[in-house]
Amino acid sequence: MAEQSFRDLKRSALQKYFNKMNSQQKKAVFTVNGPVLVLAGAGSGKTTVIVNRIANMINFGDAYHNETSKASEDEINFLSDYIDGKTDDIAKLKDIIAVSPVKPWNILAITFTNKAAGELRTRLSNILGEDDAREINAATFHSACVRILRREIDKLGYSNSFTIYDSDDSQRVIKSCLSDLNVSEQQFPPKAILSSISKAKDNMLFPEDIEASVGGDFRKSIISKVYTEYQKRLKNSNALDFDDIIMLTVQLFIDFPDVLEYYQNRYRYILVDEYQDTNHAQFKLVSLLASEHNNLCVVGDDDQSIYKFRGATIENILNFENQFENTVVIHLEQNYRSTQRILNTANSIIKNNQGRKPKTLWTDGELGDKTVVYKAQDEMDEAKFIAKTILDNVKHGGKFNDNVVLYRMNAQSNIIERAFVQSGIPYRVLGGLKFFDRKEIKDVLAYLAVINNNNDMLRLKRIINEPKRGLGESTLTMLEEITMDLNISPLEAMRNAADYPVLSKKASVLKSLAKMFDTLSDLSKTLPLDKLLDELLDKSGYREYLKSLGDDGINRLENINELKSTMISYANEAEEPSLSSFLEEISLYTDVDKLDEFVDAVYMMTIHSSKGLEFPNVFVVGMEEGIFPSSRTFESEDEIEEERRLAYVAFTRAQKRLYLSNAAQRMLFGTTSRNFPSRFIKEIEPDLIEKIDNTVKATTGAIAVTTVSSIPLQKQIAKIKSNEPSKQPVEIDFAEGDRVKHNIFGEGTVISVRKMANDAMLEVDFDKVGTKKLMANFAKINKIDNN
DNA sequence: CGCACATAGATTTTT
DNA sequence: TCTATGTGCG
Repeated sequence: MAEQSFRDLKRSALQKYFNKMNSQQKKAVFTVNGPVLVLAGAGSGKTTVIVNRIANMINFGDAYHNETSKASEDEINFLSDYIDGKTDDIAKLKDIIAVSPVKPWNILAITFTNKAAGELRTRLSNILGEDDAREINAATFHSACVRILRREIDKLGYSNSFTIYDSDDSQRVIKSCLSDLNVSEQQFPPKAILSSISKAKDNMLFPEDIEASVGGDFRKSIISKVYTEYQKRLKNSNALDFDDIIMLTVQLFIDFPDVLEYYQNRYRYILVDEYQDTNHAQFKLVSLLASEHNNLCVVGDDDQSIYKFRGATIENILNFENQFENTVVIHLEQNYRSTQRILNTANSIIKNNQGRKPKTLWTDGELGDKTVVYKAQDEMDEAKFIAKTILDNVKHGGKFNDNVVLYRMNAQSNIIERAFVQSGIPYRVLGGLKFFDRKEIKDVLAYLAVINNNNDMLRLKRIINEPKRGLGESTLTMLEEITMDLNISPLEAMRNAADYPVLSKKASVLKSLAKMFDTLSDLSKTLPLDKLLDELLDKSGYREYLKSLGDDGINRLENINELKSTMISYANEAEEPSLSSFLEEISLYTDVDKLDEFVDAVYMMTIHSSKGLEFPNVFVVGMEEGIFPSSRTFESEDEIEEERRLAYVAFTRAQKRLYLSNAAQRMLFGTTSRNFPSRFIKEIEPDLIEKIDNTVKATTGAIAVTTVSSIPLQKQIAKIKSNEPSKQPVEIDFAEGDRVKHNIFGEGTVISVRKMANDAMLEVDFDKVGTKKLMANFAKINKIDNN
């Protein structure tokens, strides 16, 4: 009897502890052991579930389901008191009910982006406290694998100090392979080859596997040859591409069971977010790791799988229950984001997909407005409509950043930008040229890569003649040949350039360049990173060179300064800052998190990059057959389904209002075409829609004047910028004495503010960790309101 | 070697 | 239509 009531009390206490969650969410939180599949619809509080589940594991272990424990009268009284709200002594609660609580370091939580990993860490830290949170390995697939490979990769014949090539680096290697193998780039575009290789690696196929499957296929035989050569070169340069990071970790686990066993015991509890986006190699990785303890929880939404083209296999989530015996499946269908009408709109289209697990999002909240479907005369009219509607929304008390414009492809942003420029609407375009893709940033990073690793031929090639040093194609080829033939580092060859007749003409330049790298390599051991960067810019002449470029050069120098800020905040936050670890962090970093809640501007982005975000008002433009769905997907039902999921993702970003638009006539890539309205519009139940047809007015003569200036966008922007009194300084409103909160360091008081470039260096006395210097714009730091 | 001009190619891209 | 690349000349 006592046991029975203890179990019920224990459960009630846990229910109370997690009382902010709905019953399905709680089910996910309490199911700690064994395989768990959480099908988390859009806006269903997925991250909250993940965070609370981990908190439950660490605080209470398997308390909810465990049947064996018993309790004293005293303890039973305490539980009753806790449930009645008479006490909130959590430490005592843990003491009484916890059953084999999980050690934080036994948990591996995998996400897809660094941003998601960072958010997860912050939220874990808030709920569990920093000490426990720090011990949890919350990382991306790639960074988790890199950590493993740094320790173990020598077993696969690589050196542990390998470098990581980004897709740009990879493409350069491919191009150089193609030219050496005499394969024409026209016939075999490097991009296509690279994606074939990537696909192979996603499926754990090594060059020899591809070679074995060539048969009589000419195309395949070429790909196989290039793949073999490409992989050879990567290995010679001791480099891994993004796909290698996963593939080689899996291979390591397959080849070395003792290594696998070590990590199985290390990570007894595994959690994977966005599981619908995993590829085969990632599936393999996770199943190997989980196969001993079988505590694998995956969270995802098959309806939001939109990365098939990148190798994601939706089957991973659809088949999870078959692959892992006794899986507990939990559906999260209550939505906390959108109005019921928006959810109905989304539901009404997604139910047309065959390959999905049936589910229906619902909300407790309001019904909301109907979805507006605007039929424009052409793309300018569409853009004007959006601009006008946003201005309207703002006039009625909204903010610009309540609005987002989503499109199928980046090329569609241009015309809307123009309309915004003309209407004076502030906007930000996400995507496009990324910060770390800028030439000057890549150049500087290439310098640093060579300083860090003298063997990095690829990076050396990039900057050997940047700024111009008279070292051209021919010198480079010679240098590379000598390096390969004699198996020495390129710097070694450069130091002794005079000894090689083919290099003798350029010997002095090469020698002094080698000397410069030697000096910088030495300095790198003692100097802080930002100082090293300064030295590098001066000694290499790169700063001089940029200055000589005029305005554009100044701009680029500013970008380099931004990199410097990154270095400073890295140095502040890293436990053991070093050049190599900085480069590693950078190599796995992309700037998806440029979205800044504090800038009041309309955001524009592709639907793909909007996944995971939410906005009050969402505009989805170009809802036309041929554009969305893209004409390239017409033939295959599978691909149409992926487009439909994309539409579902787009619609479910909206909290309050959803606007869909299409144009009767549209100019794209220089040619005008007439597209039918998207099938996805037709799939929406008619009574969910409010139609506005601007093409009708046009035929009756009342033509809305919708001229959008034909001056090229960049010039228009430049003109507006030059009219501005000064380049708008980034708003830095930190002052001495302000209370601030930082993601990692917690709360503190600003003790000094020093303005720099377009940023400010803050010195903050943190309550817990003491004084730190941070860059205002780069560090994730916010002011706390005093009222 | 460096610049001016021509030309292809243009879904989507968490690392 | 735009823009990132490649080629040919000075």
